[in-house]
Amino acid sequence: MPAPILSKEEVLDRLLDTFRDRGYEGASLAELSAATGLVKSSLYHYFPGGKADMAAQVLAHLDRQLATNVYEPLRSARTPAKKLGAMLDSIDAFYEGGRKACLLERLVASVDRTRFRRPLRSAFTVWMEAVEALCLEAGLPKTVARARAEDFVVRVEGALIVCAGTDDYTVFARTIRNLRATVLAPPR
Amino acid sequence: MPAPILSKEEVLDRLLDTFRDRGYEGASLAELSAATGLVKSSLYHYFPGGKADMAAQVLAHLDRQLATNVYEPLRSARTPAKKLGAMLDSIDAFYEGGRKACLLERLVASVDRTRFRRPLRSAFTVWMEAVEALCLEAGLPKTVARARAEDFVVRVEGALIVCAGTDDYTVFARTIRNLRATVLAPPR
DNA sequence: GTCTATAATAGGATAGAC
DNA sequence: GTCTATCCTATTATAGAC
Repeated sequence: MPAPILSKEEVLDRLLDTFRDRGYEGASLAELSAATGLVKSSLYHYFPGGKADMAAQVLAHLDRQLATNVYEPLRSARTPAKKLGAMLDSIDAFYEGGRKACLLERLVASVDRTRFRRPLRSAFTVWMEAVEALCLEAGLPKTVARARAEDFVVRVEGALIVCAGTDDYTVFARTIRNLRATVLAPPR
Repeated sequence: MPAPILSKEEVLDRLLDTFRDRGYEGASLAELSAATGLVKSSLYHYFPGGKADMAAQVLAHLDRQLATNVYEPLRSARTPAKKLGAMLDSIDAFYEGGRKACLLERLVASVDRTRFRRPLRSAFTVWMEAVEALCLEAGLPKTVARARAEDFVVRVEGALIVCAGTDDYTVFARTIRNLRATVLAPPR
């Protein structure tokens, strides 16, 4: 009985990468197998529900990663401005300056999207709430904070699409720079 | 020799719908066949290159549609503000208030994206240039006009993702309303 | 230009040995 | 927990009649 080659977390990391690169329908079991170094039936050991199960667990994995690598560190940052800066740095790194796609977007676009409905909705909501909290902490009124948070996520997702569509990754950099300068600015 | 049931344009309309709904990999030949009422081999008559050929021709079809239904009418509108309003109305209608996906996004996300690289880049560029022209006509400086045009497309694409991800289509309405109010506003 | 029929293959999934 | 081998179905694609 061979010991596991990769930890479950490492497997999830590789699957996350593959789903981001290829999309849900685009990622075949053959590719997912190659990415993890696990043969198909080994994947079914970890993920009895097959590909949909993989995507669901990858989504949960991403949730945990975001909680520990993005949302948690925000607490230790001192000012709202520093927190915003930290979040934008995380985002820029995670999406590699616009070169990597968003898993949420990939699953939203999948034919099985209804299967991931709840966790997707939750992931978007958590993200927007984190930005909203930042805005509130910076003293913005509730309605402004909500609107800014929504616009924040809209712009990050949109920038990823436009980058990939135009092969121009400066779009992402400009979007991040823009957000850095405007999200916490006083309402006009 | 039966006459064509649907005109080529009608066939392209149905295929466009299917690709928007299901995505590129998600749209199977069986679905594309059902959507058009044409059996698979009839589709190959119109599109010898198979699915990739269909998507490429659908993209060209969309280009023509946008030119005649969106970009051309802009010329007849009187003021930049009216032109902006007309474009946003077209966009709102075309995406059905955020309920319908963007073909460009779907193809950008496809595994065969490199195949559609040029036309996709061109479609995004034409769109941004139209908005930029509007901004220039409204008297905005060149750099501001470019930035606003880019942000315009980023926000429309992003709003579509967030709508689908949260099942909350008010995001799209707010985004459109926001654009209506801010795109041509004087720089701060 | 549309159809029926069929091929060829890739995809997802499972059984069972070690 | 990983593997080899296999299954089944969906998918893309083609041949050829009308």
